[in-house]
Amino acid sequence: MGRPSTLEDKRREFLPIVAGAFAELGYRRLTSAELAARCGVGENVLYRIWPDKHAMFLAALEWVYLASERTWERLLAEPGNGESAFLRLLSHEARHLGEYGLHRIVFAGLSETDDPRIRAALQDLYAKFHAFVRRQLSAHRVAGAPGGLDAETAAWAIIGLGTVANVGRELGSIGASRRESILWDAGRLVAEGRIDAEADGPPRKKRASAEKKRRK
Amino acid sequence: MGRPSTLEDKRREFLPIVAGAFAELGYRRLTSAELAARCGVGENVLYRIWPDKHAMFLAALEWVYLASERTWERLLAEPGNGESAFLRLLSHEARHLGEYGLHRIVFAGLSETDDPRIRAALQDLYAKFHAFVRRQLSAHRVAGAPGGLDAETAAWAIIGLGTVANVGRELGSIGASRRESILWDAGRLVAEGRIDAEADGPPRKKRASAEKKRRK
DNA sequence: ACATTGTGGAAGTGCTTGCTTACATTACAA
DNA sequence: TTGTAATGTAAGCAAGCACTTCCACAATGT
Repeated sequence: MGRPSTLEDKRREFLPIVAGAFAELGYRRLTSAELAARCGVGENVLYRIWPDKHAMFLAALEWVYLASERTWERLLAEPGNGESAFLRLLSHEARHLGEYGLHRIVFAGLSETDDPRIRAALQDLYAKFHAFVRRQLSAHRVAGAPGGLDAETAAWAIIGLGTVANVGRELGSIGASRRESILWDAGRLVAEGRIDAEADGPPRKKRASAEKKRRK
Repeated sequence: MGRPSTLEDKRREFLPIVAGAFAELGYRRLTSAELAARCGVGENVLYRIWPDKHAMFLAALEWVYLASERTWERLLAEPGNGESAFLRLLSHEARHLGEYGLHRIVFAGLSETDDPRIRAALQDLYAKFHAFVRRQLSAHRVAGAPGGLDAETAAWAIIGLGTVANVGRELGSIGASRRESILWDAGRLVAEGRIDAEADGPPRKKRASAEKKRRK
């Protein structure tokens, strides 16, 4: 009886928009009016889907992490022509950094760490992120790579490298080639525990013509 | 003629309070009323010193960086018993991380990057921070250390290590010993380009009793 | 004394913002 | 058709905010 609810459809439809908006503006600066406008509906519609703004942010946080992870998983599933999955991931991130705005949302959240829900969500996100990196790192090492640092530490260190690279890009303080060096050179060093003199750059895709990527 | 102004004195008196408040609450959550209360004056007094809230934040940003730098300079001036200044700095940071809330203010600022003044201030801050680390790193290397990564990259990488360590501490996701490992083990690896098997921890001050530090 | 200039407290102002309400409309089941 | 429940629009509300104004008072120079 009555009209069937479409809220679940809308939630799925709006999530990427919501996540993008939070990533772009941060928590405080994104108003519910602006968010509703971006979704093309009235504010009350959003409030029918989520109880309050915090919930919208949490949903965005979760979504953006899952989106990133999905990208990585897809990347790892690709046929790795000789290279370890870990190195492929590293070289990918060295070039396409933070496509989904993960770090931006995280930074926004870090200014709201007094809210226990947001705090818990961030802890969870970092735990999953760290576990993911660590898992890839271990697999990489088992596959024959040396490995100097203890894996737990190395995984955190690699997350740190990604973070500076993102901040540096955001501020325009670190150029593309430098970012690549930070992720690839320092990343391999941290992962493998030594400098590999022979290879001096992340392996490019076949044709170097794929340079012009979408940069919004 | 008239009463002599004490605004400059007040500015100096309030700066640490202002910086601490921004570090604790972030930009948006710190209201002018709260800030005035912490300084023990009315809001209008603050607005006589700085034209608006942005200016207060910028002043805090600058102050907190200078305070950090002063600490480091003092540390470097200490008699280095054999150890390079760089390693002393690293081991110090491995234990007393972000005492002045530098990273917290930076994160708060990163959510306001649309404001050109704040953006410029952050760029400047990072540039100075990076230059400082790089300078210490170069001095360390000249002093006989090997050095694998190019210094520019290594300096950014070290800043990245400090950043994760701070975030991890903030969220309670990374314990003290792990943070130490991230800064000291990974830090040395990045700085020197190889694992040093013999030393497996930052040199402690004489007595290990100095463990119980103020943790607010 | 007196004019002048700075000081601190409290109340006020206009705007923004998260969130709600009211309502006319639409899509379904019976 | 008819009853029911979900929908989109627009307006509204109370709280919070950055920032200002007002004013009695306290230091100074002459």
